[in-house]
Amino acid sequence: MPDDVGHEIADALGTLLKRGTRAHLYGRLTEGLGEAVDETTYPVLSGLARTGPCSAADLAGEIGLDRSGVTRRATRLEEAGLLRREPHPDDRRATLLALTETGQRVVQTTRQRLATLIEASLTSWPPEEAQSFARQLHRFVATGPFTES
Amino acid sequence: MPDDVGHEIADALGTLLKRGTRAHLYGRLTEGLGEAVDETTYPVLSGLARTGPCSAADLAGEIGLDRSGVTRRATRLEEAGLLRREPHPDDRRATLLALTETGQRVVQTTRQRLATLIEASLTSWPPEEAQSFARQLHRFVATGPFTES
DNA sequence: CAGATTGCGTGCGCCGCGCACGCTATCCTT
DNA sequence: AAGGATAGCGTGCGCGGCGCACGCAATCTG
Repeated sequence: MPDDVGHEIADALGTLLKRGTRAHLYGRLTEGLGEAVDETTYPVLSGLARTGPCSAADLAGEIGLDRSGVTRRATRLEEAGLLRREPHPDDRRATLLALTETGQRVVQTTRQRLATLIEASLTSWPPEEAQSFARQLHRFVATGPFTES
Repeated sequence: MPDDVGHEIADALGTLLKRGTRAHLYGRLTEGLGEAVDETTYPVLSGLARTGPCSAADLAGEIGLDRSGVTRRATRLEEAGLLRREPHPDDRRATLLALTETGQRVVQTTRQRLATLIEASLTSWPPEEAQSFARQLHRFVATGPFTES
């Protein structure tokens, strides 16, 4: 492998992981979706859509946040009607966090917005090149030094 | 272009931009390089290496941070001997931030560490595939919805 | 049935960050 | 040439997010 491949990818990751890009991007995705949906509550919605109904502790591990933070954000989203707390059927201590219908629609909207943004920046790419790039990026992220612990 | 390309890239970006990955990665890169070098001061060093000697305000724009934050981090790095404040030759108001020899070595170390980490996760890739992926990633990041403003 | 454990919500303290002020040096206008 | 306007810098201050730890309720265990 050429020696500058690592450095070239490093540069790209540098601008990608640059401070503010996450807030900037998530801000665009959640724009106009209500007061409760912003760049801080978005990971809760998105993660909950991935995992399905689960406890706050599990969701905390999923999105890399403390359990207390998830609880607070979940409360905000619950008041906005995007998320529902339902008692665990078998354990009356536990409460499951689950998306409401509206919550699922919001997640779907943000996901579609992100996909549209991405595809918009790939319009000039040859289709099969975009396809292979998507697969390679997916694989790279999965096997890279990013999946912590 | 297939419809799921955007969604596949979106998933990858999700895990990449996940909260904590930056701190985790930068923490690994700066491990054992002294008290002053951590995931918060790393962008200052790295950005200063990119731009060359410049003012705190310019560097702030470069790394997406407020001018005051850059000043504080610069002070920490200056006390550690990694960074030097030198008066602007033409304007006696301005102070230029510049890396010292040690600072440049530290940046070089972290950059090499990152490149090594990346290349380590690409060992099983065919060389020309890694090469094309690097170029595509670079292009994607440059033209994507990440370069704010 | 009583102590230990687990899950949850919340009060508290810490720290990063942006805003705004004061100070000094430079520019501009007359 | 001189004084007001402006730019650059450092710093005090307040806000907000986040992790820790406590208290309470429910469950497990011997």
